Amino acid sequence: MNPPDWLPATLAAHALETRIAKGESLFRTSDAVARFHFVAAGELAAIRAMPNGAEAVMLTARAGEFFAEASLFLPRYTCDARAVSACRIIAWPSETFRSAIFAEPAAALAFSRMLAVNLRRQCSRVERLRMKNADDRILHYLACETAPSGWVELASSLQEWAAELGLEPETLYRALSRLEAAGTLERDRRRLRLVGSQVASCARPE
Amino acid sequence: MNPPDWLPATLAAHALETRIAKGESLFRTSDAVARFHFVAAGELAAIRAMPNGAEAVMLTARAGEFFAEASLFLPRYTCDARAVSACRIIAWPSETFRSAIFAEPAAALAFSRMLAVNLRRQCSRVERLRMKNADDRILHYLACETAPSGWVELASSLQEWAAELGLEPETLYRALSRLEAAGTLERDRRRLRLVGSQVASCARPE
DNA sequence: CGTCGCATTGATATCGCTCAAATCCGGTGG
DNA sequence: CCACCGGATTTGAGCGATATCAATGCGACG
Repeated sequence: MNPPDWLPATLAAHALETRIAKGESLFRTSDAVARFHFVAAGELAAIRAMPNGAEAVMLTARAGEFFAEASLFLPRYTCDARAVSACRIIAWPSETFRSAIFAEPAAALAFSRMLAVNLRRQCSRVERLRMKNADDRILHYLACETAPSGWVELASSLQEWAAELGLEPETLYRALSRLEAAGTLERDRRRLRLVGSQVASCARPE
Repeated sequence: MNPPDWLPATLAAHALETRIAKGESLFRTSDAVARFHFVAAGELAAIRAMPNGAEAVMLTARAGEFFAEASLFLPRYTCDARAVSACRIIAWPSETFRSAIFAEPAAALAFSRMLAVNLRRQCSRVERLRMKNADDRILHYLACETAPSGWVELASSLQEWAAELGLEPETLYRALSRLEAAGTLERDRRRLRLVGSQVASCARPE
């Protein structure tokens, strides 16, 4: 997975490639921010140590995503970066990347657009995960992801979808059969469709 | 709550103020995007209608936030904007706002920084809401929000904090007393502190 | 003083998690 | 082509955590 094509051409000369093994760290809390990172392969997590010794995952980036965009605007890291799986990382010196991006309005706009689109996605996830029951989360996901055709084609396994929804796989399987039996949705393999004229189960009466 | 001071001065002349009552709509799905909005007061939600007639909240913006940043880059709205509470909205013509922001590198940078910071916050929320039990969500929140002093000062009521955590207020009250009794945290009113050297309850063994 | 909203505690129901077992499915090698 | 294997999917049973309903205390405010 390569960096987006809207990056200023001048950046290519400054790109640095790194590979890190699963569990290894790319940087640690309080390190000065030296580079801006793109995850070309694998999955990278930002992990914060808590006063009581526990660890909390702050965010993760998967292949094709920038990692910790906010670090581009901060002097020091406030968490560790650790590989969830073996990673291939492409990095640029932070200041070089920032200057290059904001010197070229088209690139600045594309970068902002990417941030805005990611932000919208995360907002939807938050709203979805706030819902307390499995059915509502499923219906919310379908509402967000349904193509104009009316169908949703799952890119991954049901297992991974369950993780995305904050559910255990068994819970998802059961909820899907229940919704199908109730006539709320139709399913064929990994294709799903909400059936119209059903009673709203996810509505907020207020 | 006023728009950020890093907005290009030229935008002030184009600002339009609107007030809408609770439940009223600012725009609707498939409307052409004409303006970019800032919530000066109140709370505004983006709501998507689902094929089955139910509604799903996609995102919300509160006083002091821009609303639906991604709309700045899209031709049409894909959801309705509805006031959760009475709102005062400041808006600029989309194209005017976009040109002004990206014509001035400092403003483009500030805008991107804001998006990146918001994105990081939402990522943390997602990770937190993915956790299955109340204690872990509370500890995760404290890990994210603890000031250098070691204390967290809650800005709002416990009720609102419960909503932020995706819990019912009663659950939060109970979990807090439990954690306090266990010596994991100290609490005084709305000031909270994690106590060190406690057994990790939120750790991911893996 | 009365009211209202927040905080707290109790009792109960419900839903999702967990452990377990069976089945399905795609890929592999004989 | 078929037997076999590992992972995903499905279904079952039971438990535990959270939501829900209810009652009370408490503090701010008019």
